[in-house]
Amino acid sequence: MSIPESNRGQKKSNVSLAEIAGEAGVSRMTASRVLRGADGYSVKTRDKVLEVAGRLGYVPNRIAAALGSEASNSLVAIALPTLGRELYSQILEGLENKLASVGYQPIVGVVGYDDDTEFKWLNSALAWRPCGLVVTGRPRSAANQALLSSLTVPVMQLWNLKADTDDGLASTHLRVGIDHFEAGRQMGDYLSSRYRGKAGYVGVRQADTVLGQDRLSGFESGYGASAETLFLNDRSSFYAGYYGAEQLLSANPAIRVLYFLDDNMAVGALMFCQAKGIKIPGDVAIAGFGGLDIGSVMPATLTTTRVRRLRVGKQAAENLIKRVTGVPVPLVQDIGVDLEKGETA
Amino acid sequence: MSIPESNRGQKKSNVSLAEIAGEAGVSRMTASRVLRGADGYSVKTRDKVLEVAGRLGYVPNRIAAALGSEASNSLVAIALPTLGRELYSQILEGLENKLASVGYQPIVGVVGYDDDTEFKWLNSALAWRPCGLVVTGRPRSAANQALLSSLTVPVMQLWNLKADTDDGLASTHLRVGIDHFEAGRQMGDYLSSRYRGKAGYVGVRQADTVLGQDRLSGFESGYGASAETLFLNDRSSFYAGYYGAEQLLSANPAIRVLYFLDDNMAVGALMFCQAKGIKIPGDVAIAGFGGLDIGSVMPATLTTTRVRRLRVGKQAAENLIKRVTGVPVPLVQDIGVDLEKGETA
DNA sequence: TGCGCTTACGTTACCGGTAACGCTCAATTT
DNA sequence: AAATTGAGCGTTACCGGTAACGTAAGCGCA
Repeated sequence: MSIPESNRGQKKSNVSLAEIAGEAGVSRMTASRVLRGADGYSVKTRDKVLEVAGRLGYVPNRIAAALGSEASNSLVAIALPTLGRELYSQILEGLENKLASVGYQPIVGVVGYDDDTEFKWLNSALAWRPCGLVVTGRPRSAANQALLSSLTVPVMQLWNLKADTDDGLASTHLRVGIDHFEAGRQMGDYLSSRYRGKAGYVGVRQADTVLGQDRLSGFESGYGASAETLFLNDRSSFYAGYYGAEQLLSANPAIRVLYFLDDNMAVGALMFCQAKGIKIPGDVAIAGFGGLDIGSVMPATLTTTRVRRLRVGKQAAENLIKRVTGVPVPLVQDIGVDLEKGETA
Repeated sequence: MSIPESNRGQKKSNVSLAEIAGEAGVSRMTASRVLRGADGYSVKTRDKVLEVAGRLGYVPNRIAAALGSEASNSLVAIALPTLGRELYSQILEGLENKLASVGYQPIVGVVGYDDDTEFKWLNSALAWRPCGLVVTGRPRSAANQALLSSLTVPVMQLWNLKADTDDGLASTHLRVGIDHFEAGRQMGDYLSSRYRGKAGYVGVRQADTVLGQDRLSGFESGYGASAETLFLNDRSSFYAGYYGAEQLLSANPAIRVLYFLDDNMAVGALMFCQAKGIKIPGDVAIAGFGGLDIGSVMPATLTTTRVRRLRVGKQAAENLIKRVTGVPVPLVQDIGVDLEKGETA
C-alpha cells in the first residue's frame, strides 16, 4: 500500500494511519501508539513510523479519533452574545490562546441575548460532542436551563459570577468572571465620596434583556441613592452614550453624576458634554465600565472599572480544561476589577 | 470547592440512531434517512421516527456522520491575525452569522502575524478535516504557502484582494475583501486636492510584518508624494496613534497631512493634537482608515475610509459555502469602500 | 528446566453514522 | 398474464481511528 513516488507531498489529507503502518511495516495499532505518544514500542519502530509519517505528510484525523474513543474530542464549544465590541472579542482571544496552547480547538457561536438562537446553537454545537462548553451567565429560558443542566460535559459560565441569578446553571457548573454588583458598588461608593446630588444611569436593553443590571444595583447601593435610569433599545455604542446623555440630562437637569453601562457609552457622553460645553467633572461627573483603551487617550482620562478581559478568557479556558482532564479546580473564580480613578469623576 | 469526579454522570447524548431505530421499529438506515431529510420512506414511518427522536432527545452525532461520509463535514476553519480590535472581530461576527445560518460551524484560531504559529494552527485545524478554510491574505513563508496550496478543500482569503502580493495562494483560492491600494490612493487623492505640503504616515509593524503597506503605497500614489513614515513595533491602538503623532510631528514639523494605519491610531493622534493645541485641520489634517464608530462622536468627525466589516465576513462565508457546495462563485469579490469626508481633513 | 513477568507488538471489535446495493411487493405497462 | 417499474425499506461494508485483549520472545530466578 505504498504511495507512488509521484504522489509524494500531494493530497495530504488522504494519508491514513493504515498507509503509514503499511509503509513502516507495522500494524495500524503500533503506528497509532507511536503517533499518539503512547508507550509500547521500541525506539527503532518509533523512528521508522515517525520517518514515514513525516515523509508522507500525515495529518491525523481527529474525527476518527473522536469517534473511536469518546474521550478524545478536543473541541470546546463557545457561545458569546456578541463579538463586535472589545469586551467579548478579547475574552474570546483569551479563551482561544489558552485552548490552542493545550491542543484544543474552539467552535464559536454568536447567539446574542436570544434564548431561541442560543437553544438552536447549543444543539448544533453539541452534535460535535464537544468536551466542554462555554456560555455567558445570564437569565435563561426554561428550555435552555434544562438543556444545560442535562449535560455531562463540563460547562463554564463566563463573566457573571453570581450564582443566584436565575441562569439555570447547575451548581456543578464552573464560573469565571467578576462580581458585577461589587464593581458597581465600588464605583458608587467612590463617587458618593466625592459628589452629592442626583445620579443618572444609561444602559441598553437587547431582546428584552437589560444588560448590566447587577452593576446598576451595586452602583445604587454604593452611591446610597437610586439613579435616574434610561435604557436604550440599542447596542452599546459611542453614539448610544452620546444620545443617552443628551436625553437623560435634558430630562433631569439636576443630575450630578452619570454612570454608564460601559466605556463606549461613557466616552460618547463625554463627547456630548464637551460639545455642549458641559464641564467634566465640574458640572457632571462621568464614569464608565470596562477599562477600554480609548479611555486613556481622552482629553480627560475616564473614570472606570478596569477588567482584565483577556485574563477572564484565559482563566476560563484553563479551569475548563482542568475540569475536563479531571484536575481539581475551584468552582467559582473571581478575576477581580480595578477602580480606575480618572479625571472625569 | 473542588469536585474531582463529577464527570462521571450519565451521558445525556448517548441516544444513538440505533436506539431510535429500535424504538421506532425500523432499521438504522431508515431512521437515518428520515432524520437527514433524505427520501425513501413513507409518511407513517417518518412520523414515527421523528416522534421517537423527539421523545428521546436525540442529538445527531456529526462526528460519526463526518467520518462516514467524507463530504458531510460542516466545520469551517478560520484563522485570524487578532481578535481584540473591532476589525477582525466584526469580520468574524459576519462569518459566523452566515455560516450558522446555513448549518456550518466555525473553528477559530488566532494566529497573529507569525508564520510558525499559523503553520501549527493549520495542521491542528486540518486534523478536523474542515470543508473550508478561511485565512487572511498576506505574505507567507514557503512552508505555509506549500501547505495551503496542497489542500483540496476551498480556501478563502479575506481582506486582501490583491493576487500579486506574494501570499502563496493558488489561483483557485477565493478572495473577498477590498483593494487596499485603491483605498489609500483615494484618500491620498482627496487630501491632495485640499492640502499641499509634506505628508506623514504612522503605522505599525508586528512580527516583522508592516501592516497596511498597500494602503500606504496607494496613499503616496494618490497624494503625489512620498510620506514621512513611522512604524511602531506595537499593536495598533489609540495610544500608539497618540505617541506616533507626537514622534512624527516633532521630527518633521513641516508635516501638513497625517495618514494612519487605522482609525484607532487616527483618534489617538486627534487627541494628541487637541491636547497640544494643534489645530485640526488648520495646522494638520488627519485621516484614518476603517470607519470605526468612535470616529463619528469625536469633537471633529474623522475623515476616514469606511469599510463594511460585517459584510466582508458575510460575503466571504457565502462565497466559501457556495464553492463548497459546488455553486459557481466569482473567484474575487471586491466589497468596496466609502471615503468618509469628515472634519479632520 | 520451568515459571512468571515484561516488552513489544498484533488482532479483534467496536464508535455512530452513511453509501451502495439488494430485496419485496404493489401498481402500472405491454 | 407476464414483465417492468419504483417506492420503501433492510443489509453489508466501510470511514479512520482507539480500547481491550492476546501473544510471542526475552529475561531473571527458584
